[in-house]
Amino acid sequence: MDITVEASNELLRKLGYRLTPQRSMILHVLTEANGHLNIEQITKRVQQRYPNVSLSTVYRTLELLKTTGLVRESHLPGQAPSYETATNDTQHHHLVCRRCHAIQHMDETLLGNLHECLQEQYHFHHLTLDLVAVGYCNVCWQTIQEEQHTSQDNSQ
Amino acid sequence: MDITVEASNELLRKLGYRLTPQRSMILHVLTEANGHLNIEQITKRVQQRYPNVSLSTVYRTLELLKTTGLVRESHLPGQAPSYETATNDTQHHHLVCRRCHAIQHMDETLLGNLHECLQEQYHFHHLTLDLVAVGYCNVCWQTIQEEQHTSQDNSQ
DNA sequence: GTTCGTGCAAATACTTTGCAAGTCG
DNA sequence: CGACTTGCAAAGTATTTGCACGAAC
Repeated sequence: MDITVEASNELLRKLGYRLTPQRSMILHVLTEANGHLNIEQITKRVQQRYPNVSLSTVYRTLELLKTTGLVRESHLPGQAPSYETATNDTQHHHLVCRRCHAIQHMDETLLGNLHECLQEQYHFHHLTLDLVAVGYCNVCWQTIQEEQHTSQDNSQ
Repeated sequence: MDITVEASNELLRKLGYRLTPQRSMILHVLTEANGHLNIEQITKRVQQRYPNVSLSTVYRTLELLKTTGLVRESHLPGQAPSYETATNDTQHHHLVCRRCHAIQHMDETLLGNLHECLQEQYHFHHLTLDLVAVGYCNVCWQTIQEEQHTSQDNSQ
């Protein structure tokens, strides 16, 4: 897995950015986590190795990594923005319950060849997709139905 | 179009929430805008009619409308979070350039029957989808290619 | 009349910035 | 060495909260 960190390091340099321990460490943490981490989590993990890496560096680095396409950012309802490496081939897309905020990953294959279609049709390059489906999970849905009945009963 | 505001008003009440002028006005503004508005824009428009509606009310109301599913929130890179009514049948999904932040709407039909698949497969109700595709637009892509050549030239 | 919602101001959280000192290439 | 990065502290934004008053049902 460190191969990808090194590849990323290379890419950073190619793009004319310097390779600093902080940047490399942040990439490492994200790669290792293999999932979404928020700013706070990233900072904590980085500081275990380099205790005085500052929050602003984490912000600045994530900004940089976002614009180079090395990391992606996602916003799930009820959650702080989170980050993961763009190369992670783990599941990215989520269903979130509007009410209890339960999160479920979704089957990537449902998207079909959307990715390729978009690249071709709109001439965008290095696309990464982020799909968030918000709705009521089954449990909350039942609860809501019941509450509605209750309030109707009360009003009669 | 006010039909939808009234329908929303009804729904709010059914769910046991009170119907206040502020809430109704915010729904009205969102319905009329027929597109994404951020908190600041919403507040300004609401205040044209009711000058002393407070920012906190706008925050609180949007929170409420989100959890009832009447409005959806989206986060585009480089933009403040924005809101629109969930019933708007306008285009929701976006391609964003990682570099210049240009935004392009995408053809909904590319998604196929994803919506239905998700509802069936995961038993979620009242789903709304929010897809963000981030990549480099053609213009920025060319620019980046050139920059890379330049830096390679320099290093030789 | 009660309960819920609002406005205001203050508190909190989040993110960005200026600048001197340090580091990468 | 020179340009780019960082850490720190401070500034700037954004969002949330407590509470007394007012409004909806």
